[in-house]
Amino acid sequence: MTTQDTLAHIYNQLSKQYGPQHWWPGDTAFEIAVGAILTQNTNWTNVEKAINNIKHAKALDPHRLHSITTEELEDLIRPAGYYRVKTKRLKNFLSWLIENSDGQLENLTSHNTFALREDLLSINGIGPETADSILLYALNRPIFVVDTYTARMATRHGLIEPPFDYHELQDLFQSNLPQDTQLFNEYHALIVRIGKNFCKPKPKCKTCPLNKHPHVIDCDL
DNA sequence: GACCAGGCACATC
DNA sequence: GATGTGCATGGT
Repeated sequence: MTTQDTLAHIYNQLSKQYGPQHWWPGDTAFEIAVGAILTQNTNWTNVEKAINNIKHAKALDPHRLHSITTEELEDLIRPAGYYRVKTKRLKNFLSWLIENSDGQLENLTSHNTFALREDLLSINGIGPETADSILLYALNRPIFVVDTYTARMATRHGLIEPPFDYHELQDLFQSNLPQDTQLFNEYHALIVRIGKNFCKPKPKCKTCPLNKHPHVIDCDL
């Protein structure tokens, strides 16, 4: 089975079993971008609390969020954890957004995807996964988002041999799948969905060889 | 009470 | 260049 076939097979199986994931949860591009920063190494339910706090404060707006004090913002996003660093990261992003597009992500639609990616990566606190999440889910660019679950899945299916870095893994997916924004959207969402259940070794799972290399498709504990 | 969750930057060697 | 560490809350 070629890499292309394997990636297509995994996607088809996951899609059949779990259906559309309706990602990203969020009503606007701006909300998605804020969520992308807040969810760094953090459970989404905690992020939801933080976003709800921002909404209730009527501050889910680039200029409003930029203008509130550090202490106020820290207080609003506290449930998402790492609230001090994330406040700095949000402020950095907001400064960039206001500087580059008057606070409107929609104003960036004419920008080249890779230039935009480099721009996002230049912001302190925006790394590859956060930048790619914004590009894919807020700006609808055909960029594959890679995370720790993706790394586990790809390794355990023998699709890539460690050590590898973010971009090697990303290239694996982007080179072996159609460059389709909606496909990339669903695929990453499905990997995150399944990652919670299957990607960690489960002691009781008989299907996992040596309980060390559970497969996404086969292991259904 | 330990462990985990949709990373990232920075210090140190 | 590789490896280690701080950041923090809330659910299981």
